[in-house]
Amino acid sequence: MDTNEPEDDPVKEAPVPRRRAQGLGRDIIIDACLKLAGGSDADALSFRKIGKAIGADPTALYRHFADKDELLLALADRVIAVGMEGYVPGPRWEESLRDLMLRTRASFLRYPQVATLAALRVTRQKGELEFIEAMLAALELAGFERREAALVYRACGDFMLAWTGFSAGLVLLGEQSAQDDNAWVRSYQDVSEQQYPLAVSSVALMAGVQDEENYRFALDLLLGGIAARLGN
Amino acid sequence: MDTNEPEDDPVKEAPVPRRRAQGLGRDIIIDACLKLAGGSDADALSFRKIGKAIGADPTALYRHFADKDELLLALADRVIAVGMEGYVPGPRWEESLRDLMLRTRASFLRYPQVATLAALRVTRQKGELEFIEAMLAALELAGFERREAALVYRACGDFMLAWTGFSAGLVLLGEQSAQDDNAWVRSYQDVSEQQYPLAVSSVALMAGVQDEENYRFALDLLLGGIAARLGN
DNA sequence: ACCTGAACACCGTTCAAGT
DNA sequence: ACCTGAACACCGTTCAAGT
Repeated sequence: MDTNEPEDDPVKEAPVPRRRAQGLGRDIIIDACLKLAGGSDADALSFRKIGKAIGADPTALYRHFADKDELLLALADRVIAVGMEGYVPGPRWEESLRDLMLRTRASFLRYPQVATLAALRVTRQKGELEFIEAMLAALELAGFERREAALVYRACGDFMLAWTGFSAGLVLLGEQSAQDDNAWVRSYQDVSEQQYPLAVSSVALMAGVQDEENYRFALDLLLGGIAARLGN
Repeated sequence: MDTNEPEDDPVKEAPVPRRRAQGLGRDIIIDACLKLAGGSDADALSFRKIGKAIGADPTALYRHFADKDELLLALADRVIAVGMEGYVPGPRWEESLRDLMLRTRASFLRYPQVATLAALRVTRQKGELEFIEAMLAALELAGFERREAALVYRACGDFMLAWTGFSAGLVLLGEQSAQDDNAWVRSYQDVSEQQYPLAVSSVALMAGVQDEENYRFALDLLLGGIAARLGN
């Protein structure tokens, strides 16, 4: 618990803002980073660029975070926490699960640099705790007992995180290197139709699927599988 | 180019291996890269390290690949192709889908550096074509018509690729930065049980789930959802 | 106590030069 | 025709030095 940890000392040593006029602090840095992220610059979160953004030497960051990894975890947790704002569990567990797995993804995709770098990490902080608690509550409502709920949570959580990291990578790739759908279709014009009849005849259909609708489609399949599992 | 070979050869200008004694060529480079990948070195695939491995200057690679991206796509396609070796479609479509989504993942995870860097790319080459053709054949066998099959293919393919990239990232993170399960459990000892009762009481269960079983569990949920979709 | 700035060991990539 | 090696513009990180 690195965020707002309750201090043991009774007197509560004051923050001593003496040198805090232009001083930093974790939250100021996190705010600046999230302002930097979101653009199309794939490595907007380098220490040198962050340093420029906060008007301090890049290495000043080491005064507040042990290393880049710790900074990224803090960013990821804040992104999750922001995504949880305004969440209210509904009466139907499927809707709650779906809501949680869409809103957290959406929040990450607003900061794709954070998503690519930290989506595979467990932050073990406030935002993640709220997300987990809400997911488990929905699964309990669905009728899963504890062990089963833990399994399903892991499947859903990692499904969402993995796919979101994947999507963020696509966003940051951008137009680069002919990743676009047209290039996919075009490159299949030289492919032997005898050898790969299904692939060739379906390439336009496959390429036409956008990532966001694809995620929602897969998510609904997954939720359908969970519901089916409850059935028996 | 005068060679030692008989001249004026009218038929099929020979490959002329004159300067090919230590010469390179794409396949030699790809073989060397796959030998380099697989270890625990997260950036084993830097141009400098590849250059050392093939006994050539790092920049010699630019003679055979336009840039690193093109090299990675070639590597990824080879990894997919290797994964497809020995695949035979079975009579049951669910089993074929499952097989394809396990063997391709397994092949990628043998070369985690390739998986993290290229799992989100469409290679548009031989290995990927074989994979797509086999997947679509299984879905046709299941009874999906073309448009539906394309949708389900995209969901399954990206599910597998996204999660595999995620898993490869975990592998390369390794023991680093306390990503391990024990750290997760330990860090929850300070968490308020009143505020997050479900999360705290389930952390050991959640942390105990290994990535590979988690993937298989989610995969079965997904396949279950696909089967349910066919039902109506 | 906090920040600076040079330095270190790395990246991918370019380009004039070698043979 | 193919390869080399210095150079460029970047990384994250360390550490002695400033105030």
